[in-house]
Amino acid sequence: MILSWLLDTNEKVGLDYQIDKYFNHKMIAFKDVVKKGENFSNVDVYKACEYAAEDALMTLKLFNKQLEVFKEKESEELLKLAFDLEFDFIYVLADMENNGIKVDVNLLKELKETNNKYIQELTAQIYEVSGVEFNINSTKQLGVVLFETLGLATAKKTKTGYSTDEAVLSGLVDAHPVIPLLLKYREAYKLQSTYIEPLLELGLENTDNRIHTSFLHTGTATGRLSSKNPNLQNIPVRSGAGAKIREAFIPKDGYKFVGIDYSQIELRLLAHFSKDEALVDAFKNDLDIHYQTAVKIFGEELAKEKRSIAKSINFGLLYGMGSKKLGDTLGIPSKEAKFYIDSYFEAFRSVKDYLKSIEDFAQINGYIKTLLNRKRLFDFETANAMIKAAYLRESVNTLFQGSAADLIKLSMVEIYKKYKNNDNMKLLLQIHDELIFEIKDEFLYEITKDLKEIMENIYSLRIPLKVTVSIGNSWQELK
DNA sequence: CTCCTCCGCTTG
DNA sequence: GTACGAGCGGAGGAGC
Repeated sequence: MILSWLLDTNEKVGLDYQIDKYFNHKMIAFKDVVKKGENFSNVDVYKACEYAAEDALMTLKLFNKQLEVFKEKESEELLKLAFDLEFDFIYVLADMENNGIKVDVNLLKELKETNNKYIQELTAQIYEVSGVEFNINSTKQLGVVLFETLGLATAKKTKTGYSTDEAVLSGLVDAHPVIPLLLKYREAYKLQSTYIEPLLELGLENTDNRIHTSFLHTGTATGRLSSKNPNLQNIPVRSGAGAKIREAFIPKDGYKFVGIDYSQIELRLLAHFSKDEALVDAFKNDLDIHYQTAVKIFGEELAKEKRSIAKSINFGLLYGMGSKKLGDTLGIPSKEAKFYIDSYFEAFRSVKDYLKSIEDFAQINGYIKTLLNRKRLFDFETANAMIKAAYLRESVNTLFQGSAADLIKLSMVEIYKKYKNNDNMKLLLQIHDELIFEIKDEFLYEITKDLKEIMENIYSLRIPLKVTVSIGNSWQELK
C-alpha cells in the first residue's frame, strides 16, 4: 500500500528521516488548523469529495501512530477533529512527498562547477570595473559603492537605505559598465545558492537520487498548498540559465514525465462567477482570451498589437490592480493605464459589477468564500483605510486563487483514489494549477488521456475546464 | 553563538 | 501608501 512505509518503519531502510519530516510538518499543520478556526471550513472541500470509507482502517492506524508520536493529550480532541478534515487530502500529500522526484546529480555537479567559475569571473570583473573590493551580496555595501563611490543617480530607497533591486539596476544599465556585470552576478549567484547547491546535496542523500519536499496543507491564506525543504514550486523556468536546472529533474528509467496544467483557470472562474457574456462565449469557443479582450477594448485592428496590454489587465483584475501598478508593469504613464482599465470595464460591464459585489460581500460579512465554500476571514472593524483597501484586493483575489485551489485538490483526490494502487503512475508535484506525473512508457498515452478526462470533468462550471498536456524526458521538456 | 528582520529573487 | 499567494539565502544587527 502507498503508506506502508509510514506504518511499518522496518519495511524500507533509510526512510526514518522521511517519517520524521512527515510527522513534523503534519503536526505543525494540524496545530495551525486547530489554532485558526477559519480553516475548519476546509471541511466543505472534503465533504465534496465524499471519499471517506475506503481508507478508514488505514487512517485510524495512521492517526493512532500520530498520537503515539505526539503525546499532546489536551489537544487530542482537536487533533482528531482536524484530522477528519484532512481525511482525504492528507493521503495525496503523503503520497507525493513519499514519491519524491529524481535529480540528475551528475548534471547538477557540472552546473555547480561551471557556474562557480562564472561567479568567480564576474566577481573579479566587478572589482576591477568598480575599482573597489566589497561584498557583492550585501545590498548595503553595494548601495554605497554605486551611489556614493561611483556617484550614480539614485532611483529609489528602501526602509534602510538605497534600493539596488533589479528594476533599479536595469534603469542604470548604460550608466556604468559594472551594472550589467551585477545583473549577471545576481542571476548566477541566485541559481547557485538557492537551487543548484541545495538540490545537489538533497539528491545525494538518497541512493535513488530522489528529492522529497514537504507540502503544507494549511500554509496559505487562500487554500493553496505551499512547498518547503526544498520548495519545489519555484524552480526557475523563465530565464535561459534557470532552464538548465529543470533539465536536472528526470523521470526514472522506463518512465516519462507528464505535466498537465489547467489553462487560464482563474480567468475561467472569473467568467463563471461573473457570467459575463463576452468572457463566457470566448471560453466556450476556446478562443485566445487575451486577444479577445484586446478586441473588446481596442477593436479588431489594434487587437494584435495590444494583446500584451490586455493580458496584463486580465491578470491585474484577479489581483485588484490599480492604475499605478499597471502603468509600472507596462512601462506607461498611470494616466494611460487608467484609461485602459476604464475601457476594459466599459467593455466588460458585468465583470465590473461582479468584482464590486465581491468587495461588498466581504465588507458586510467579514469573510469571503470560494467555489467550494472555503472561507477567509477579514477584520474590517479594526482596519484603517490602507488595510481596508488591501483586504478588498485580497477578497477578490482569494475568490479566484482559492477556487482554483479547490478544483485542483478535487482532481488530486479523484486521481489518487483511482490510481493509488497502480505502480505505472505516480503523482510527483503540484504547482498550483499544474500536476506533474511519472508514468510508465507502456501506459503513457492511456493513463495521460484518462488523467486529462478526470481533470477537465472534475467540476461543472458555466464554461469548460481545459487542460494542456506535455510529455518529456526531463522537467525542462514539459513546455 | 542563535535568532530575527530586511532585501532581493524565484515561482504560480 | 495601492497588484495576489508563497519560500529561501545572505547580510547585519540584537541579544544571550
